[in-house]
Amino acid sequence: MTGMPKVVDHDDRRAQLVRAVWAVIDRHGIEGATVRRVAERAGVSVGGLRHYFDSQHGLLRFAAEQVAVAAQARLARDLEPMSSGVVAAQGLLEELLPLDADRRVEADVWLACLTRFRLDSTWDDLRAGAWAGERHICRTAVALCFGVPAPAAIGDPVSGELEPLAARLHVVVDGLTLQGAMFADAMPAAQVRALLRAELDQLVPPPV
Amino acid sequence: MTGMPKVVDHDDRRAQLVRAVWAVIDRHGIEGATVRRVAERAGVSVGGLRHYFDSQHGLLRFAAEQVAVAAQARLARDLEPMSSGVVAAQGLLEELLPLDADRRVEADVWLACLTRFRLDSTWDDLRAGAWAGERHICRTAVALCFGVPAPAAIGDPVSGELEPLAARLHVVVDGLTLQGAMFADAMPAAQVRALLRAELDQLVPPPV
DNA sequence: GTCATTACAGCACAAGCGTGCGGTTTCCTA
DNA sequence: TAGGAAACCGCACGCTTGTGCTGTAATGAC
Repeated sequence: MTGMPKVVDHDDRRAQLVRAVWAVIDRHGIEGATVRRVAERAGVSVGGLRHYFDSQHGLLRFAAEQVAVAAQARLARDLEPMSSGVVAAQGLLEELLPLDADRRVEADVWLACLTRFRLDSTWDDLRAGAWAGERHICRTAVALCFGVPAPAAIGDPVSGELEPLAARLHVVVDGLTLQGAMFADAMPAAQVRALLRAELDQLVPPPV
Repeated sequence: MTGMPKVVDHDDRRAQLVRAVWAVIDRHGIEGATVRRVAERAGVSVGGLRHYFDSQHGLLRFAAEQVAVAAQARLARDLEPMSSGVVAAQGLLEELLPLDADRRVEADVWLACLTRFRLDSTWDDLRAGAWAGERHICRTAVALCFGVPAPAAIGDPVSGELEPLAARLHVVVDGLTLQGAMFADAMPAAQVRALLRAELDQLVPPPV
């Protein structure tokens, strides 16, 4: 092998630069996420930024993908204890909701990219994948509530009559995301949590 | 009174130009809604457009406001027959959802403006007004379902224990709007309608 | 030490943007 | 029929944008 310069991991650096993208979108919106501003926020030059992302489109694309990666990492951590019940389902779904600063930024970035690249067909796979992944989480949450086995892979439905409940929960989660992100004054984190809890409580069969 | 030229109603012309804004946002997104493109779509010059809107910001602002105006016009028309029940509530709420081409454009424009001007404090009143108006519609829908008197003014809660149902319905409506607008493939109009209907059916007390 | 290779800097360029502004057409009033 | 205001045009300006490109510093292999 030939000579290798600078001891910098390429992927780590990209992930680090994406944090700058998130910060800029959080403060200046997606239309303010220019290559210059991102480079300035990251402490590098535009040329330095371009060394890791050959286009602004690729930069924003990767920034959006990393939102999904971050959420999946949290979800996997939550799923590890293998607990069940409404509380476990609530904990799972809360990872997707803008309940603290970090998750609010992620929701803002995701919603911004979703609207900005709404007509871009090169985002179709990411859009579809995110939707399917979110649906999978909702199915898993419903399964946790009812104590039935969770779906094995993304795309698999939950057992029997529980599938409509997952679809409905999916709508509620998206509604809470939108309202929590866009109308934080009228819909603070505590109320988002309360509404999700009410939804899950209503899901399980009444104790008669 | 002095001389008056051209027989053109100022407000009508503004509303007409806003249609061009909607069409451009529908086809090119909010970042593609440049004054030049809107002017071209409307068949006027940039100077002619600027005669009615002295800034792009004011143009987009008015375009967003007209979305609310259009929705309110439809809602007032639906509310006139003074019917009640789940079907009436469904008809009311469907006016807010992207179920056909017109309403889909309105939802896209609204969501685009919502994310674009998320950090713009001059949009606070419009944001808050739209949220309160939507909540009012949800309260009215709940009142229709239960046969109780609808709230008189925006901001008034519905009677007694029905208020949480309105908040929950509001979340569902926003979730359906987001999914219907952004994930039209996975969430076609028929399914949006079905999910709304299921939500309203579950709202009313079970017939034992 | 030498050198290939990578990391990064920063200028240059064309394109597109919002907007200011002076000119032209049009039509009602007096 | 003259006058004047409104409707509309379109050029020009300054600015920002994404991106191509060349130059420079740094590092590890040989």
